[in-house]
Amino acid sequence: MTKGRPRKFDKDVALETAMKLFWQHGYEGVSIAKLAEAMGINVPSLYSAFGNKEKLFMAAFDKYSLLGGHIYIDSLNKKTAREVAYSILKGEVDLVTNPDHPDGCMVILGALVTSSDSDHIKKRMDEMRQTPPKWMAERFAQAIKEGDLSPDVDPKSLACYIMTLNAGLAVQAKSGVGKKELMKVVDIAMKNWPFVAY
Amino acid sequence: MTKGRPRKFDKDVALETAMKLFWQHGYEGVSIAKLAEAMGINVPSLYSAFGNKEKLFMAAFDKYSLLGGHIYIDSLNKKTAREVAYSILKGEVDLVTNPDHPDGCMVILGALVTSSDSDHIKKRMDEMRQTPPKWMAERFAQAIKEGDLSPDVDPKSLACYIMTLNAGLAVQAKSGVGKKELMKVVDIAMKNWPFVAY
DNA sequence: GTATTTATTTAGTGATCACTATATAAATAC
DNA sequence: GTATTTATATAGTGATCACTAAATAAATAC
Repeated sequence: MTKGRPRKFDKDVALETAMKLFWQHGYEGVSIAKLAEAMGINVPSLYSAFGNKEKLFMAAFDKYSLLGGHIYIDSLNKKTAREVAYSILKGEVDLVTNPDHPDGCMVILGALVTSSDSDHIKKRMDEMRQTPPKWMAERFAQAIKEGDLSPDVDPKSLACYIMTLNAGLAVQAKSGVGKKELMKVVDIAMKNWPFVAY
Repeated sequence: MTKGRPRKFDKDVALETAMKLFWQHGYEGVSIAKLAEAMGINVPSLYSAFGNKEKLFMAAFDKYSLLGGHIYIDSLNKKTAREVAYSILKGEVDLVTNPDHPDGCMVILGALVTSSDSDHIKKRMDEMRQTPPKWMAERFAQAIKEGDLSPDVDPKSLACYIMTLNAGLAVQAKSGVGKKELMKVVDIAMKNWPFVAY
């Protein structure tokens, strides 16, 4: 064991609790006092372990990214652009309606609408959200080369379209729309995937 | 003039200011003090004129509804389901990227992610958001009867799909995505409107 | 053993939260 | 004129915000 008094709580379990609270209520919607209480620790222990609220949020964000990132890791190497799109949309529905977690998506909704005080964090999250569409655009450009996506399609715009659906699915789930209905939405989006090269 | 000292400020102009602040920062993201300052009045005058924060928000919501509702009023009587869908999506893009107002949609994002204290308002907004898809579902059911929409399509699911795109467009605009890109997203969604009865 | 290090607990900081008590100012009713 | 009514401005309420100072407890280093 290292020098000094050992920590009485499991830092990773506490972070999981914080992540879920930020996920449900957003950055500004949950206070340090409530976070500490839910984590089962005193406020100074929270600051000792995680620095401050912003750093705790970013640590929770990193933990969340492992969940959200898997959607893209699992999907981008599918054989066709169509399968990639379907896998991402289905993965998003599974994530935002999973009853083991709060509804919705922490990256999309965790700091989207904030007071001026948190403008800095909102902008950081805005930037984070730009990575998945970049990955998708690259994958769709490759699909055009490989012939399973029409060269008439702008890969960036198609990626933006999928991201727009993802964001919408997160909002709908947060509003109380269930998994069944959202899968029907995905089915409609995929019904006539209109971008195959005939 | 009515009895009593007359109000020194224009209530409707003040409400417009409040609406824009709630639009930008959400219900919990702007304080009474900041609202009053922006409205150019003292805090007790705000309470005298509007009751409390929740009532002010709902009054601002009513004002916003005139803007957001026009999208559907203007669109639902288009000739075909395809035109209805395109008009709604284009109207949403115009609204959420209009530089005269804050980005995004107040009904969708104004109280979507909140602290537990505002759960009551979140749920009221969740309910408000159910009206447009009901209108759309009725219109799409009519389109099936009229033969410009395939009877294989579930009108409710199609309406949910359009609402999901609308919500996504609001999130994207709030994230900083511009009108040009979002219109491309709408173009992709409409490119092969897949539901005509052949 | 003593010194050092780190986490704990208790109790607080000033700032801001939504909201209001009180007194005064400005209009009409008569 | 006086009485009534409503809006105003000043100043403040207790509660909560993110955050911390200070003392103590529990580990290792030697």
